[in-house]
Amino acid sequence: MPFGRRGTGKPTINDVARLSGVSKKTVSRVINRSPLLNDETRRRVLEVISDLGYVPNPQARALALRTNFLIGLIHDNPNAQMVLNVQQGILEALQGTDFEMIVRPVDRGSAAMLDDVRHFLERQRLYGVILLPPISENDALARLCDEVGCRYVRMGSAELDDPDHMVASNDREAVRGATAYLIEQGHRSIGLIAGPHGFRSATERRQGFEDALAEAKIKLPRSLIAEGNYTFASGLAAAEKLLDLSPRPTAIFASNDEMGAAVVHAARQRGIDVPEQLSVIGFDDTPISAHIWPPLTTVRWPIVSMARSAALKLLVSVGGAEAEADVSEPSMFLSTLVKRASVTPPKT
Amino acid sequence: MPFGRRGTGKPTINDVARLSGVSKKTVSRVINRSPLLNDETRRRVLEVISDLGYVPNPQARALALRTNFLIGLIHDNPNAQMVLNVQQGILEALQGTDFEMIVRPVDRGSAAMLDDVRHFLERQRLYGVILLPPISENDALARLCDEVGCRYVRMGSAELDDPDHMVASNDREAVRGATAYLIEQGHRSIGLIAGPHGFRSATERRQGFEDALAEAKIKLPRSLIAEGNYTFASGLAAAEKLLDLSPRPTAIFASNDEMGAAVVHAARQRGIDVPEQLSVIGFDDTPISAHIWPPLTTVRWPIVSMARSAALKLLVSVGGAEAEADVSEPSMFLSTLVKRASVTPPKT
DNA sequence: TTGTAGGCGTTATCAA
DNA sequence: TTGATAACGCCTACAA
Repeated sequence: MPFGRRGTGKPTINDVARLSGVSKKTVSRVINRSPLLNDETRRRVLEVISDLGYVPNPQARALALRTNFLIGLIHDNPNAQMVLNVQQGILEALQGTDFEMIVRPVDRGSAAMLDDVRHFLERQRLYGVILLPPISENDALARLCDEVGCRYVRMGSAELDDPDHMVASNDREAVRGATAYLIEQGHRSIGLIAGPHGFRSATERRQGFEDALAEAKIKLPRSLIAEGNYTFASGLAAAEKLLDLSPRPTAIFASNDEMGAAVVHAARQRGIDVPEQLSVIGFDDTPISAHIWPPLTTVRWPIVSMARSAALKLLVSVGGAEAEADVSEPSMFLSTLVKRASVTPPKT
Repeated sequence: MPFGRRGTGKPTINDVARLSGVSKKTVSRVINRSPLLNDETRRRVLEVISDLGYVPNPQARALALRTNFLIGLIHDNPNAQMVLNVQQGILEALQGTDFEMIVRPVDRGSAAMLDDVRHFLERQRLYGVILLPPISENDALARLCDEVGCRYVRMGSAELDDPDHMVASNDREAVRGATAYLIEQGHRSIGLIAGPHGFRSATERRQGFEDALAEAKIKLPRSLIAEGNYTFASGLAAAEKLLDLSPRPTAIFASNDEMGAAVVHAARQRGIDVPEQLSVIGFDDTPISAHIWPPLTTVRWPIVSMARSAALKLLVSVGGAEAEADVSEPSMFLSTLVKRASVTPPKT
């Protein structure tokens, strides 16, 4: 009779202990890979565990350890595709571990946001959380995680924190390169659709854009800068503003693909051919950039890898610990330019 | 001194019991809204709870109740936008409850899939799960949920289960309507890009398409049917096949927006104007349908509402129970045609 | 290297 | 209507 009570339940640590003739604690040590354990004992216990198909109960562990085996994803819905890519990366990292992913959208803007998150973290006792931009840029949020004793990793477009708590891309440099490419092609009048005020990514990308123009000694009239909020609709409005200019810019850099797609859309709407009469570059390399016509030149943001890395940073020190200490996860990722049909030299 | 031990911890049920001069069990009754409770006692306990800011510990509850306060989303990544919309719907339903959402992608195709899911459900002891298509169409999976005692709701394109375990849309009828619209416009040679073999949604949509043609007594040569797997790339290949036909169809119905966008893309690539020379209809009303040029006529699938409803079905009977018994969630949702610029009467 | 006793914070049983 | 006591399944101290 392998099980303690009713046949309904799955085997517990007690069953394992009894059948292998050791104490619960010893079984616990095996489960948690305690170093001080007789090899023979360990082997015997592992055998019983395998025979029984025993799996430790996560709820009980959570209660005893005061921490759940869950990784949280906290975000403020920056962009659908991005959230999904991040989830994919996290799940790849969690694959094969005991961890699961729990998703928690929050409302930046809401005054109660910090309290909500604190409440959430204190209640759920997550093992760690991953913070997505733009909310990851909020320092108070990071401090909050520290306060409640929850590991965290922030994702962002620039160095936001120390390497253990951050995974970033080099947006500024990437956009500088993309803009330089437009200049190389011969463009001199280049419009910018900036991201929303207050977003670090928006600032970084804008600075990269300005860096490139400054290097080429091209001056940038304010009229060539329009602001969007990373949505298609806002990109449309910004694009219309730029396309109404006279003379019209021969190229536009949009701070993300949604807005880049909107530029193409707006151009077509008023009979402006892309790329013959207007070159366009986006940012993110989301599916839409490859699916519209013409396919959009864009900056590939290695978001899936970043998310995977962020999750791995959280998990380091889980099983046995020191082994992976020196194989530390990178905290800086490079974005690269993806050249597609939406850019050509200007025709004038 | 409100707390039992170290100041580090949050108040527990013991603190509440002591301060309100009742037993733990009574406090527990208050928390769980037990009906047999003296009003005065309840009031006093609630007051202490509120004063202390006491919140029950979910880990302890999970252990004692043998069920977590988590709703799982199990999917096989049918489509990025869809997964995200579903998450949004679920989270809307969970808003303000004690429940959180946990996301679990699985690998249909993998022989170990069912075992994986069983393992997952048995370990995590979820309160309930929501199954997304196409994996929701797998009856063995539904039976599995029953076996391990986990509530479930399946989402799909047709009635897959009894109303308590299902939320469905009427794809067949919706596609019949969309196709009839093409016929009304004068189209007689209409191509179909079907969904992948073995998907219920693919079958339903195809049948709706055939229903409309049959009603109008238009016969459908096999050459006008191409099959894709709901991805942009597969849509491209299917579109090329149809556009190479001679005579070329004057309209194409694609079984989802990704493939519809691919039709537009392929047409542009070979200089075929949409909608002047080719009308296109998609399905889903995902963002891309509105963002490409021309905007795609499509079928709006109320996926967010469906997901919200699915989650609510799971939660029914949680707090107090009977109250909401008659306000039962709908299990059938209607899709509607969204007319945009990608359809015009044929020019010949 | 291993075991014993007790705790984690809640709910269930059953008697009062 | 309420309370004492024992689960739930695991882990930490401390002792051996």
